[in-house]
Amino acid sequence: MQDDSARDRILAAVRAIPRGQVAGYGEVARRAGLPGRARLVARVLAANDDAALPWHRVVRADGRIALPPGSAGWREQSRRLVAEGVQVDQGRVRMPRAGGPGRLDALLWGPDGD
DNA sequence: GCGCTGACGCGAT
DNA sequence: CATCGCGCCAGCG
Repeated sequence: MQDDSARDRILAAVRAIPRGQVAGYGEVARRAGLPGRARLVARVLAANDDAALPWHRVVRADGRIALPPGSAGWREQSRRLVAEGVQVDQGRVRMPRAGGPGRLDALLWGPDGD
């Protein structure tokens, strides 16, 4: 039951990320109704073939790109994020808001007030 | 059926 | 702030 359904929910959660914003794997999983399945999200993104899927908006909880630094996917993701206006430095996304104290539940950042 | 690996997360050092 | 280690889930040899 959590085969195609879960995958579809994850994809939907990823597509729900507004342009210019990024979300963590764990956050996406939680939004998909699959708390703790962050790795499943990664697996789904790795297997997804939808070019329209904004997979590049999904990063690690610390704001770092999950893909191996230097790899094609890594460069592609960072390039896409920058193209959308997201500040990326050395493969890590700048956190303009969630950097504050006790703001770990957000895990959703944006270039402006969202 | 077992153990390793990985596009993860979080607390501890 | 950078690393390390442990826990969790799913795919593969």
